[in-house]
Amino acid sequence: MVTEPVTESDAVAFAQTFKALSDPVRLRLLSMIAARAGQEVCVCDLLDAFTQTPPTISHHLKVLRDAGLITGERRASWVYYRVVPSALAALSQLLDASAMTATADA
Amino acid sequence: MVTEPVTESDAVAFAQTFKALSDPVRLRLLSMIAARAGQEVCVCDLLDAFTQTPPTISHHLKVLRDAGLITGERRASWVYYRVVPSALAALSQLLDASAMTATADA
DNA sequence: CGTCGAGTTTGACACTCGTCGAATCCGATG
DNA sequence: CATCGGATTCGACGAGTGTCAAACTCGACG
Repeated sequence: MVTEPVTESDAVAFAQTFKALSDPVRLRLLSMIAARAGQEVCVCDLLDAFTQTPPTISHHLKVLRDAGLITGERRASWVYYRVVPSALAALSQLLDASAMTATADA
Repeated sequence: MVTEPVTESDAVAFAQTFKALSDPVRLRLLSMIAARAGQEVCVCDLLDAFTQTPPTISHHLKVLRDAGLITGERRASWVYYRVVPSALAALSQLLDASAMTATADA
């Protein structure tokens, strides 16, 4: 069992990704996109679930995109989004490893 | 396989916790505390690893405490911190479930 | 009981972030 | 090519955040 204290540069990278998840709107957006497994989701479908205006939703989608958590593709008049499973898995593993290490005896 | 779109109130709660992880200093603090499995860590041990001043580190520890990610206990002149594994595990499971759901076929 | 050291709280400041309205871009369709 | 609708970008404003210096709290120790 390795007791890894996370390097400073890794911390910066992970923190940026977690920051993308630190907003309720973004968390719900990601969840809604993830919930449609193979299907793709267009922005117009997402808008209905929020009170925020289109520019705000678009801003949040951009934050998620810049964080590498989702990808967007334009087809015809609509933009479709998908999640990047590996990105979520990486975060999950970091938290799980920390939880395990902390639980283990000295 | 349940395709869960996460309720709005859950999103608020999770977002608050992720916000606590959205700073490199806090991420390293948590990691350093988690790395000392059974042992407890006093603030004086943590301070050496950072350029930030004691008030700043103390502030970050409070954020992690308020988020329920760590607990602190004062003994004699020193305060010792421990992580709360279940809190980390909950976040890990959320991300893992989303990654799995997104990977699964429609 | 006075002092010292570990840690936290307070107050202030620069900076970032979420939000919206207005303007813009980009395909499609007439 | 003019127009329309979906989506994004721009500009601005109020709220929140990270940081530090200074002041404070709490045990311990002489």
